[in-house]
Formats: sequence, structure tokens, C-alpha cells
Amino acid sequence: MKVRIPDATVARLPRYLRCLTDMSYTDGTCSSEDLANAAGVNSAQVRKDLSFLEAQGTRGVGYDHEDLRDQIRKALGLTTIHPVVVIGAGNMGSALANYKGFATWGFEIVAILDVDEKRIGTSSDGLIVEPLGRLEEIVAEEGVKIGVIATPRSAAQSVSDRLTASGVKSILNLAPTILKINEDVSVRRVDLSTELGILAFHLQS
Amino acid sequence: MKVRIPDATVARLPRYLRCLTDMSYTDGTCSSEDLANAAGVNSAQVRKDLSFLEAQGTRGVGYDHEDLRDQIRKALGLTTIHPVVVIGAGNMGSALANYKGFATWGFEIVAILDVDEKRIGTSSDGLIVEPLGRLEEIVAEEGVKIGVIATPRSAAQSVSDRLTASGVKSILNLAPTILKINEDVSVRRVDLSTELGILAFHLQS
DNA sequence: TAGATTGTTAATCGATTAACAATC
DNA sequence: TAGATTGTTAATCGATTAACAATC
Repeated sequence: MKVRIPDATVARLPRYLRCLTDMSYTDGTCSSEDLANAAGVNSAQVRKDLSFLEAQGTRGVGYDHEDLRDQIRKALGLTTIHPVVVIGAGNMGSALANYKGFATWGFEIVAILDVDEKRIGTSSDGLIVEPLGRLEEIVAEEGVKIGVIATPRSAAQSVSDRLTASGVKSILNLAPTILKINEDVSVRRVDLSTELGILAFHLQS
Repeated sequence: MKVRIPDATVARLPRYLRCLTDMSYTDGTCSSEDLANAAGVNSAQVRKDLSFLEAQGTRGVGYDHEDLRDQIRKALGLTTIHPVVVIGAGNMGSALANYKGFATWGFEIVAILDVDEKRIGTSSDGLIVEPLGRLEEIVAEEGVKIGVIATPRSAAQSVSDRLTASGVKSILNLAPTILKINEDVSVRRVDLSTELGILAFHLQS
């Protein structure tokens, strides 16, 4: 990459990757116009975004489909396997554990933890639900840097504290609460109420 | 509201609402500094955002906690009940159906639909899973304006087409694909691979 | 009055996009 | 060469935030 990739661009790169996959041809070229249409953004935006990558298009032709995917993966750091731990084996946690799509992005769910005795020992997609007590041990053993919080709201903060204390550097928070967390940890929050709230706003106008 | 509320502000309003709820005192006041700390944003940001609302703070004192929540709800259009239909009764759909928190935001899941015979007729939080065939009927009967797509990738586009044809104006897409959709429909997409991809990027630097 | 906090301005910063020379 | 598309510039647009007068 030439310079630091802007946040807005980083946020769009996975979308481009998704679109390139949806296009599902692995050879041939793809123009910025094609990708812009698929992703629902401006084509100048696409070219600008891709200019931060090492990907090179060919004037008059477009971008090599396969090369582009590789370069996006490389920019996002998806060239190595990332072990991920999921806390909470409820519906949300199970949805994650069962989702095959992560593998192609380089994420491997190495464990799914819960406090509920009734869930511990059950299997979710070949993964046995383990007791929450093993969190620190698993994070250390597997070198986990990414944790997903899929617990009820009440447990989220304490789980977050334990994850960061164990050395986890990135957290995906699916619990409907705002975590208090050290600045050197990246957090992404997915809150379906928030999303519905934004949709409700747009219904008005 | 004085003028059109900027997108960035709209996206933060649900977060403020969440924080105010987390604070959990229903009387008393809350300063922009308090709310900024809870939400992890700048206090000038908070004041600017709130200036688009009818909420009035009191100089030297702060904002009335209860009034602020009401005004945010009002601005987002959360003062009436919004019927919501969920398509797909897998783990993700069930997580939605089981989540009690929607009710306090004014969302009521009126139906959960699936094509899978094995799921139809089963109960998810008091809601019987109904056949996908009833989609149009239910949307019309209940006056549904918001649909949630929690199907596999392969079914998402066709479900989206049917929802919009039935008059649904807002879609929350949880399927890992980008929908082709008319511009007059608002779409929010939640893609956990995207979120993990962004986290992976931040692990690098 | 003194202390606190809002509401708003204006400066800054970052993101978007039209336009077009470069070039395949 | 003619047509197509990139890569980049520069203009514009929108978002953020420091600063401070207003005022409770």
C-alpha cells in the first residue's frame, strides 16, 4: 500500500471482496464500473479505493478479477488464518459457529464458550461448547487475537475485560451494550436494534 | 427537528439511546460530557447531534435524561409500533425472534417465515414459524414496512424482491450478499465476515 | 456571583466525485 | 488508430471538533 488506507476505504474493501465473489468468475477482468454497480458505489470511488492497494488495473481493460481479490485479501490481512473465539452459545453464537463462509475469509473459530451447563458439551458444527472458565487458557494456547461476544448484555463487559486481559486485540461485540474498553483494542459493534432504528428513521421521510 | 438530520447523526442516535438506557436512571440530568464518555464520542459531537433534536438542554445543568430519550425516540420515529417480518428461521432468525429488546424500541416481530418443512409449525419465542408462501399475505395484513432477511445467501435476492413488491420499504439484510434493490427502499446490511475483515485489518497496524 | 454546561461558530479534517490526461 | 478504462487531480461536500459567548 502506498499510504495508510483510509477508514472509509477499509470498510468498503470487504464489500468489494463479497461482490467479486458473487460475480463468481475466477478469470477475466472486471472494470471499476462493473464493481461499482455490484457494490452500489461510485466508480471513481472504486478506483480511488483500489489505488491504495497494490492491485494494478490495465487502462482500457480493467482489473484482473483474481488478482484484485488477492490484493484486497492481502490489504485486509486475510492471507493468514485468524483463530477466533466465540463467547456465548445461544442462537447468535451458534449462527456464527455454523456459518461456513468465515473459512474462505481466513477465520477459524477455534472454540465456542458458554457458562450454561446445559449448553456445555453440546456440539455446534463439530465444535464442542466449552466452559467459559477455559477462556484464558484457549486464548493463550491458540494465539487468539479476535474474540466475538455473543452473550447476553449482562455478561458482555466482564467477558470483554477477560478477553482483553488475555491479549485479545480485536472484539466483535454482538451484545446490545457499549463496552468500556482500552483504546488499543479495536471494537466493532453489531446491534440489530440500532440497525432497525436507522431503518425506522428512513421510513419517515 | 430544525433541519434535515445528517446521516452520521442518525447513525449515532440509537447509540445514545442505548447509552441512556445503560445509565438506567430515569430521572435527573445527563451532561453532554457524560453521554460522550458512555458513547465513546466527542462531547461537542454529542451537543451538535442533539441540536438537531427538539431536546433542549439547560446551560450549566445538562439534558433531562427522560426527555432526551423521548426526543431521540421521536426523531427516529420510534413512537409508534413497527411491525417487522423475519424471513428465515435458522439460528440468526431465531436469535432475532428471541431477542426481547426490540419491544422497548417499538419493533414487533409479527411473523417468522421459512421454506423448510421441518421448521414450519415450530415455535420460536411464542411465534409459530410460518411457510414462506404467506409472505405477501402477512405483509399486507399487518401493514409491514420493515423486513429482515435471515436466509442463506442463495435465497436472499428473491426474498428481497418479494418483500419490496409487497410494499416493504426498509430491509435489514443479514445474508452475506449485496442485494440489487430499488433506490426507494432503504437497506441496511449486517455482514459478520465484513466486520471480522475490518478487525483483521486493524490487527496489522 | 461563581461554577458549570449548553448551543453555535468557524476552522479543520476527511470523504466523495466529476473530469480528464494517460495509456492499454 | 479508435474505443475503453485506469489513475489522479482538484473541486466539492459533509463530518468533526476546539473554542467560547450565552446563560442557567
